[in-house]
Amino acid sequence: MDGVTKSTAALDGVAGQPLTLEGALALLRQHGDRITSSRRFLLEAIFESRGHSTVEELAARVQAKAPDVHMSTIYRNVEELEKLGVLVHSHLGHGAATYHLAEGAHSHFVCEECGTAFEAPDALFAGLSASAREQFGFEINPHHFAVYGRCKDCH
Amino acid sequence: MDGVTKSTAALDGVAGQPLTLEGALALLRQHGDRITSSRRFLLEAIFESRGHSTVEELAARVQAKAPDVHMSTIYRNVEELEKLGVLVHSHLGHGAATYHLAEGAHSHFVCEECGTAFEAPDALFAGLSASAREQFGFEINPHHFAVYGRCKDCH
DNA sequence: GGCCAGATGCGAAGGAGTTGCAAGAGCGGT
DNA sequence: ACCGCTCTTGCAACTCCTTCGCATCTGGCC
Repeated sequence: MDGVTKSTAALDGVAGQPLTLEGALALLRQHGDRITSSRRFLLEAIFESRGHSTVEELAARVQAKAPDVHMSTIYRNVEELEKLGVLVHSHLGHGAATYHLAEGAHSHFVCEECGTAFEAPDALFAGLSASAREQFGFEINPHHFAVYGRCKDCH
Repeated sequence: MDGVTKSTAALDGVAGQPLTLEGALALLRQHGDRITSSRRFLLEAIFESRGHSTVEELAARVQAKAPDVHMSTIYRNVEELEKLGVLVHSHLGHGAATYHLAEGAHSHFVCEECGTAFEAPDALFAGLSASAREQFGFEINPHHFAVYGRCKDCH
């Protein structure tokens, strides 16, 4: 559906540099989207909290500065930012999705016992990735859904 | 119904041999649970439809025979059957969970574009499984959540 | 047949996310 | 500085999947 798979290319006019708040705003502008204060606050919230945040957490941060920003606005904006390639979300379990900057994308292991989530190096998925591709023509995206299991403390 | 080639006593389910409807009923009884008609119908539905079924699909089958069986009863019973080790459920995406017999447990690939889900041989996960264990003491369970990606038709 | 814990039907509640709509606000043009 | 077009927002209502509370019913042991 998107011919814009390399959507971040534009901001990398500064060539491969980490995305900044200004860069994200530029991306929005350049895409014909408007720079509203909700968007600015949302981006601030995201850049402040490098790591995973649920929509609820982001909303809390945004609302600390602009109490009237509604959840649905946050939802609509994370969606937009995801289309632009600024954010990605992943599902760590049964609860709400978590969002983080696209450039820090990574996989997760989640313990089905204690719920602890931790990052899993992409390298671990190389083998699975290769055989899925060879045997099924299936290109795995290990980031979107976490891999469940039991952590060393919950055996 | 597939050939019950082996001579099977009623309690087979206990030992991890192919589970029959009777075996499942025996398991229930033996666990102090009562054999109600909803449970019987539910088990019939599950054994009839070898494969994945959502709670809704199971409910439809059950209700074809006993219209008054309520969704909440199905939910409570799949939960019970899962505790007994008869069923497992997995999440194939954002929608409802799917249930199937525990003994046929397997992993899934789900295309994030077209939604198609297909079974993934456990062998593909051997490498990931080993390195997760070695490097993190994490024992993956690839069955519970599907692995997302793009199928060969959606590249 | 009777008793009682366990199971059921029903509706209501819950969490997460989406949507329709009218009012509000960027921003390019003048 | 001002217009106006269009994109955004706030809000409430709604969806989907699942769980709960509770009064009623019933399976299975005596």
